[in-house]
Amino acid sequence: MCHIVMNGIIEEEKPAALSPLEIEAIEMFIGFLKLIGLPKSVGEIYGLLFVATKPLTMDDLIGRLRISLGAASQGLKLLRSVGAVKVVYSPGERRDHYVADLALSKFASAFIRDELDPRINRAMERIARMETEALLMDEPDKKITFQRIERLRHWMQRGQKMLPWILKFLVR
Amino acid sequence: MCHIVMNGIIEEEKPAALSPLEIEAIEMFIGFLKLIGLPKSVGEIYGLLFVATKPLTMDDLIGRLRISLGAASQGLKLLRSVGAVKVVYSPGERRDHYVADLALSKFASAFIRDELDPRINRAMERIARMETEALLMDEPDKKITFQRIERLRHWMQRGQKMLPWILKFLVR
DNA sequence: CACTATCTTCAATAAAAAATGAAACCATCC
DNA sequence: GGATGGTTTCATTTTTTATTGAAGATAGTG
Repeated sequence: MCHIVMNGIIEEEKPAALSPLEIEAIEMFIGFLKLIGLPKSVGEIYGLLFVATKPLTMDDLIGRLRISLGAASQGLKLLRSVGAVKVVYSPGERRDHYVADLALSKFASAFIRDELDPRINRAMERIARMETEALLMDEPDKKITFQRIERLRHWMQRGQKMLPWILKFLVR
Repeated sequence: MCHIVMNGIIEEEKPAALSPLEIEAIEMFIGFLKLIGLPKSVGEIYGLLFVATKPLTMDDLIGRLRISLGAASQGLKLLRSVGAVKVVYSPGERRDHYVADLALSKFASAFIRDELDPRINRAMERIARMETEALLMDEPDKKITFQRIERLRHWMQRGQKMLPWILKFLVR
């Protein structure tokens, strides 16, 4: 952390208030990332990094966004795990510096990989179990139920087909 | 509500416990609908209706899922608004009877219409404001910032292009 | 190696979201 | 019109989720 001398006393430098541009970016990412289940603090961090023209340290984030140490650390961890934030090496500097990876597709593909895909797989197992259960039913419900299960399976397959396509479209 | 006589006293009929098949369906829909931000109770209601071979009343849902009156009413309201649940008329019956609309695309299109689309539009406005803000900046940050804003716009446009396509794919 | 700056973790707290149920509302029947 | 069965609404409570910050771990430094 840098210092400035004032009145002969050493004080912590007050972090610059967020500019209107930064606020727009932050609000925007809070909204989009909340949509895929990410907490506000993660949106704040990514939003600020997205419009930052220089790498920022965790202290910068804590000071300017006024979030806690824990939130900053955890948010960065998540963003790194998703590939949306990178650590850049600053020679001579001890602390890590972070920059945003500008490829927003990172979020979409992480969402698909971490949330959608596993859920579809579990659903497929469920569907199999549901079918063995349905065997025990009596007509006419049995028939109706099989039709519905079949429909579920159909949707899941459609999803599985579609996801790689979406990914390809996004990443390119 | 039906009644049964027991010990000479009129009692409420105990609702049938959920079958394994019903539980699978319910858990499955809880998971998927939570993914698009819908509460558990909505997933429960839709899940049970999806595998129900007969229209169910609100009382049925309350009794079998053990949810409150309010949750049932609000959940059904939401599901109706999305087109995922229909009211069917039962002659002679006073209370409403509900069935699931089996087209799961209803959820996806509602999500796109209610969450994604408006958010993209607001983002476009933000982007415009960000650009006017960026005009005030000094080089070299100015240039970098314009590039980033341009990239944001690019992604939003890509999203706007993609959504109708996804919708078409889903609805068919 | 001892020291210090930095980062991570996690139990406790705060904030946000969902569920509850009583009261208000509505429609139908007699 | 009044009574009754059914539904919606909404203030309160409960549950879930996110944030905080101090303690612990880690790594660079002299």
